[in-house]
Amino acid sequence: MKPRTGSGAEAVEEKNSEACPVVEAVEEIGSRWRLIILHDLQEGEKRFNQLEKSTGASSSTLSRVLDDLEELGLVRRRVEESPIASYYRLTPKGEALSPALEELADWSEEWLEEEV
Amino acid sequence: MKPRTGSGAEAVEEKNSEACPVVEAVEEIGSRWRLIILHDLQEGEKRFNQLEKSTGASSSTLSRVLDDLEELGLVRRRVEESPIASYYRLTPKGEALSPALEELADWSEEWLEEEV
DNA sequence: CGGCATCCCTTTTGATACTG
DNA sequence: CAGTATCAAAAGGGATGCCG
Repeated sequence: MKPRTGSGAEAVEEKNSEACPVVEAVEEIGSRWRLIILHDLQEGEKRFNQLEKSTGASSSTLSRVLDDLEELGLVRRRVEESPIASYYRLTPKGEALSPALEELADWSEEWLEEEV
Repeated sequence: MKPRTGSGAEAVEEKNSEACPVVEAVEEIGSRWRLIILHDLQEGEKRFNQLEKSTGASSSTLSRVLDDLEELGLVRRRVEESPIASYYRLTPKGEALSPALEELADWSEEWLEEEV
């Protein structure tokens, strides 16, 4: 979504967007760590290194993804001063993904774990 | 799923797999075209070039993704002889994703389209 | 502890061209 | 029509190191 390097690959996203809402959703949250972190935060507010441990993401990845998620309005950062610390939690928009993630979890349990 | 030569991502995958079904789901279907094609096929059986048009994927991409999806047991190919043609449709496993995709669509409509 | 920068590898996608 | 092959590029991700 965001080119880390300077050059431009702008404006080529219009074609599918109109027809299919799923496509738009996929554009926003359709990557391994985005989904995983989003899912992890459904449990509630967490700190940076809590996420590092619970998700297994590297700090650089976590940093980038959290940044993206914040920009997309899915996650919100809160900085505490007294015991200096950062907290991340879902916005309503992020929380609203819960049903979708649950469905995904259900599907996974039915088709990937127990070979029912 | 696929061999990662070189860097060590193996341990991470194991770690998350146990704890989180969502992660496993993401591993299987978590890419733009996988999701899009899966969603497109929820409508029913389609032909190669129908998919090309409706999804906007290039033929090479479509070919590869369809191939992957077939290997994963999410999609099934059927070749017709009389009017020579190939048809793709979802397997039960693929159809079972429908609720998840719908939830995703709902979310998208609520949070991405109408800026309520 | 939280997090950015850099470098580099892998995966995914695309463009293009070429077959049965 | 349905694909495959190739080549190239974008995006995702990880390792490491540095910094407040």
